[in-house]
Amino acid sequence: MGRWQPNARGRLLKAALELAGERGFEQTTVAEIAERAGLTERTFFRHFSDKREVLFAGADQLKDVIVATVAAAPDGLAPIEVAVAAMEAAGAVIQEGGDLPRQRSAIIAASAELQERELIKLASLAALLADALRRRGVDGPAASLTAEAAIAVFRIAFERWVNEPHQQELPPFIRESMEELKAVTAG
Amino acid sequence: MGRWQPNARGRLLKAALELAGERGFEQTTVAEIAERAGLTERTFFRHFSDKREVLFAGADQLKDVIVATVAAAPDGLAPIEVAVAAMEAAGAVIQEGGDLPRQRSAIIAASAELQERELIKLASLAALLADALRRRGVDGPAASLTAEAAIAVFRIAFERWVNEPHQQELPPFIRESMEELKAVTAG
DNA sequence: GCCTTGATGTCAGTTGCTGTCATCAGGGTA
DNA sequence: TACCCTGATGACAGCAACTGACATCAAGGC
Repeated sequence: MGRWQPNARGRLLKAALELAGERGFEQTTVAEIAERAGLTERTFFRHFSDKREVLFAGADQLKDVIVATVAAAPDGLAPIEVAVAAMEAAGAVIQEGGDLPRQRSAIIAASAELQERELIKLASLAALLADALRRRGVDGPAASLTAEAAIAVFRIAFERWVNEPHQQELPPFIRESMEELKAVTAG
Repeated sequence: MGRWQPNARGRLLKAALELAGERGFEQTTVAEIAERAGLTERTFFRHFSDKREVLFAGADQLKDVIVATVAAAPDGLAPIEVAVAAMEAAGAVIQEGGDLPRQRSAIIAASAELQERELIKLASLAALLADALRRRGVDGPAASLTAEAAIAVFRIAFERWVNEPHQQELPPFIRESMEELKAVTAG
């Protein structure tokens, strides 16, 4: 057995979710999170670059899914369809998290600074998606617009899904929002 | 003549722009900004709720323009057209700032924390725009999607405009990006 | 001439975050 | 067995963002 308890990151995440859920993220200090995890503040910052990052630990996984989905899309599929397929794939991964996405979402919705972090994470996903589309030969500005539109669709679909009382599938919400965007931009 | 020099806010903004332009926003302390403006750190925080806000002081003006443009749009105009008209009106206001928008944009582009703040400001504009559309009878989710799409169009148009060497008009960039979004979502 | 008001200064304190050095179990090597 | 070496952690000092509480003092009204 090691000198330290295993899974320090996971314990820090668990402690952060608990405390932020109980009294709010901004009313929770890093020292408190670390203490509940049986660690020190300094160790928290060795695992997460700043206080907010603890709630965005799994974001790298989404990047991989998006890139892989775009790369695997059949040639000739319209860029917007490729992009929305990537969002559906990301949505499928997210809903595998069980209660965690909804729990995280509630905590983020209650904190302005966490919303800022969420937005920049989504913006970086949009940039990633735009790059992936350009690699398929999509024109620069069109790739950016397609990616931003797809992320907007995802955002609104996720928000609707989170507020659904029952455990439903996320991808259909994305598909539905996409159709709605098409209808709206055709007007 | 008053006890204090006039226009404390303006002096703080000027000092912040100068220092952030010289050595970067994060390498500039609030105490330094205040000192250059002939004030103290505490007074800075009386004028701006946090360090970053000094660069987003004029945002309220955009809100008014957006709301007014939506309210003044003729009945029967398609929601997406109303939204893009609001973006064009906002763009017209922005370009009245002369060099300032480009200067601000360069500083923001060099700082991750400022980008976060910019994104949440744009998100709040999107929410505002969506509300204004709902007041015209647009369906809830459709209003959100329309607003998000319009903001995405604005973002990309602004980015393209900023990188243009010559002083050109901003609204045509918005119109052009809108047409491109329509083309892309029709695919 | 007094009093209220509002913008500012002063100062102490909390919290996020960083740099630096110490600690100590496990694993490899002589 | 004895010796390092590594990697995760702790301890501690320090900076900068922000806040609360109280003091100051010119301007303007009474």
